[in-house]
Amino acid sequence: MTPLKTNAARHSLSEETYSEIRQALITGAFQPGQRLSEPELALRFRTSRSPIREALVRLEHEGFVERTPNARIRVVGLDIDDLAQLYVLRANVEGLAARLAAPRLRTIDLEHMTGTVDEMERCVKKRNAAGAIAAGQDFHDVIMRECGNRPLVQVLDGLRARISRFRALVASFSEYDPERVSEHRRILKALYQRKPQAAELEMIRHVNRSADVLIARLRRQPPK
Amino acid sequence: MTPLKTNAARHSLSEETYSEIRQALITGAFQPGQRLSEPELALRFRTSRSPIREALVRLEHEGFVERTPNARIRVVGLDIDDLAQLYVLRANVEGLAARLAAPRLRTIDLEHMTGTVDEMERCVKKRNAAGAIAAGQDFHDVIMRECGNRPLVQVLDGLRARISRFRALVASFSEYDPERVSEHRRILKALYQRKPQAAELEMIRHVNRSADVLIARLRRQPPK
DNA sequence: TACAGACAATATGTCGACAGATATACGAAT
DNA sequence: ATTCGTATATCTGTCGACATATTGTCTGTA
Repeated sequence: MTPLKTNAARHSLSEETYSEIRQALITGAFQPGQRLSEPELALRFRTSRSPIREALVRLEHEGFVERTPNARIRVVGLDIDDLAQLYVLRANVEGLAARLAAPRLRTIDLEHMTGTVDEMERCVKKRNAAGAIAAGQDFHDVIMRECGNRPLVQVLDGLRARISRFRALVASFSEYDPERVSEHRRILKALYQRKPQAAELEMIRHVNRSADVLIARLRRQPPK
Repeated sequence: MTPLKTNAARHSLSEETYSEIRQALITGAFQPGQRLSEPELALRFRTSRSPIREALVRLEHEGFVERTPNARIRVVGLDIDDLAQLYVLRANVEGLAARLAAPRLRTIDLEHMTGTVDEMERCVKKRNAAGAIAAGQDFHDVIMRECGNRPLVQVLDGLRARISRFRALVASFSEYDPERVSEHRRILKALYQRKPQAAELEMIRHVNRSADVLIARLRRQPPK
């Protein structure tokens, strides 16, 4: 047997395999609809079934995998209607996050966000989709983190992760659209002016636009 | 050993113990801050640690229990600031639920909801707090179920459950306040008129009022 | 060739066991 | 009596084992 990792490791095997499987689900390494088996996963991640099992319980709860009528595990399929529902909820919740963050964001946060928007603009000009996406996530991360509402963070984080799975389906991405950049600027402007209502409104609009673009894109190029 | 329950049971031991522990947490049978140990729970629920473990993983994710720095399990404490955060998020999300449900509710749903409000009014007159609370939950259940957004249902259900734990702290309850009844009537009116915006607004107001009342009550009679 | 049924392979749910780590209890020394 | 150090008890994380259920395959027959 392997030298038995000590359980004092800050992150247990459970945690690690959870993160890794989650990442594989988000990036699409595990395909939608794919069957997963515990022994197989245990083999792949060099553990026994116990940590795998706990990871799967969490992932099921988060909506990444589901159990078939006969208890088998399957990667949740990517249905466009589900995506629409996720976005409806996200728009509302992230709008709230922006409203809550407006009076709380420090100057350093706002400056950092300005940087992300500038970076995004540069990436768009250079047709660097990956960079634009990363900058956009950074922008949204700041608002989420600084909204000061822990339950909200947990919910929003889960929603964004689930939506990311759909993004992974389309290779070249809509973030090319310069319109996304101006939307970020409008949100940022409202935050600078400490106008919670305006920030919320602009955020809702922005998320809804992103939803429209991604959904339209997926309808043109249906999942598989 | 016991006759080993077949795993064809529609609900596994994991599911059952999960539900039971969750209920115990909501009702306060397991006190806030209390330490829980897996062997102890296994004994109490007549299982091995495996089902207990899976139940705890889920409950941790839902914010009912937490792990101390040294991996021990503890029932999450009831902090009023946390309650306020939960309510802020709930108001927004349940407002959205009302907006989404407005065009979808069938006549039978609306009639049922009218019944719950009438029942609530009767209970208030008779000082029957438990009945009033049950009727109120029924009312909110309908809106949640019929909003047609699955991720929202999951989120809202979790938020309501977590908030219920705080309610369990105060014996005689604010649902006595006839104002709660009129708020429900206003929401219902907006739904009857198929006015999503109005339904959302009234719902948000209602949830915020409920929050104010419960929080004020808890501040007067601080948790333990 | 198509189909039905038996058999083998494999999956999940649950259990007990063990190692390492932490908390607790207890006794000794001041 | 109090405090410190050690021994004990208990907990968590992980593993392999087993019973039951399901799936897939292979063979025999129409």
